[in-house]
Amino acid sequence: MPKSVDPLARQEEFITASWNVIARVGLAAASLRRVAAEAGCTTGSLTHYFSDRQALLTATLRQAHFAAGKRMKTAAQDATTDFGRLRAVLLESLPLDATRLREWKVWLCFWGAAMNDDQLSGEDARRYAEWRKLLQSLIAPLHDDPSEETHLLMSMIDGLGLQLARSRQTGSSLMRQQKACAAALDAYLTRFQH
Amino acid sequence: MPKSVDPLARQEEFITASWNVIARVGLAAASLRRVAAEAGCTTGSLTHYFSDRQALLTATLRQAHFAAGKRMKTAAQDATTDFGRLRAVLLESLPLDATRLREWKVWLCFWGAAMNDDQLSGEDARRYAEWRKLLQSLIAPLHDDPSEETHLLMSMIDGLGLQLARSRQTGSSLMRQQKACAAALDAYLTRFQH
DNA sequence: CACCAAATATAACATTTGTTATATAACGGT
DNA sequence: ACCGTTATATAACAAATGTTATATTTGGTG
Repeated sequence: MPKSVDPLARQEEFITASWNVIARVGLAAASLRRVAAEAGCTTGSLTHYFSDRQALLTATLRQAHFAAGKRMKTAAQDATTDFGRLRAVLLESLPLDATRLREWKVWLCFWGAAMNDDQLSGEDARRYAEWRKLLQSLIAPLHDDPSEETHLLMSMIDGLGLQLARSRQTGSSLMRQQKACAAALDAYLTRFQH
Repeated sequence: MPKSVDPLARQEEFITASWNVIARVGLAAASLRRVAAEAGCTTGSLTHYFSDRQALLTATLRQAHFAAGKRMKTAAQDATTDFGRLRAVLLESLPLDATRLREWKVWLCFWGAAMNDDQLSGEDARRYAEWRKLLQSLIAPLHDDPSEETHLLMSMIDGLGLQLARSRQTGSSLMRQQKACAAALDAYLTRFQH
């Protein structure tokens, strides 16, 4: 009887449209009209699947977190040794290519917005706890006091990623900076192994 | 002939008003009207001292950077040993009390906005370079390869500060987290000394 | 084919915003 | 006491936005 559309797939279309708009013009300028235009339709369709702008943005952040989490887990599976697993996940988490750099930049926008939005802040906190859990499970077989090591390592990753996300470099000098961050991580990990 | 007002002092009034508004309602909601109201006047006066909203925000960020930089330098002066100087500056840079936590949260808002604003991004980059220079000068007497150590240490500070800024904890559990960050820094510094 | 519900489009509305222009008030010098 | 300049207030405007309500299209089903 009704028109046949997969609502979940349609939602995901809008979510990726939202993601692309945010990456291009920022979170503040990501209006419903712009997102709808990016998705190739009007706001009528958009509001049919998301009650609010906030609902759309929260869903966008959640989806990004989900995708990143999945990537982390596959990165962990590909490695063989305990240390290799940890290193693979850490390298996967850094913004070492264009896609992940874009991802970090969008996250940075969301973090700023989360300062005054309980929904975004909650979504962020949930993701942060998951990320810590994963990391701690990878560190556990390598260290006696995994709790503090996880704390330090997470901070290091956040700091390195933040530096790249905030960087204004482009092209080859950006690539150099990315390589320097990967090298810095390895330097830290060397020290990490005692 | 004219009315006697110190323009620079007046600008600073608006800047602190802007700062307070951003801290309270976020950068996106920091409209000219709200800032003017916070300063106890109307937009007419505000636009008399700042041509644009962008000019106001950029000045606000610059002023915050300047104040933080000054704080760092006085923190450095109070210490006696090389290591003590470094440690004092690092501790001063972390959001270990309410004021600095608020500062970090506002910075986080600005970083998000800087993703799509060249002026803010430029101001941010300038401040970042200064901060690196200061840190490197403090590390130089302590380490053979100050460049990489500075890189790692800056990332660690950014990561620790970011964690506290994003935290939703309040009251005593926030204080615990702040103490944990200070302790983590010391743990890192211990390892840092070889 | 005709019908009906879901999907989409269109339109309207009240707010808010940055910006600009204009009017008023305040104060120092003559 | 008056005048001119600066500071501040008021007002107006167009643009954009989130939200809501109302058409209109679409496609499967009886």
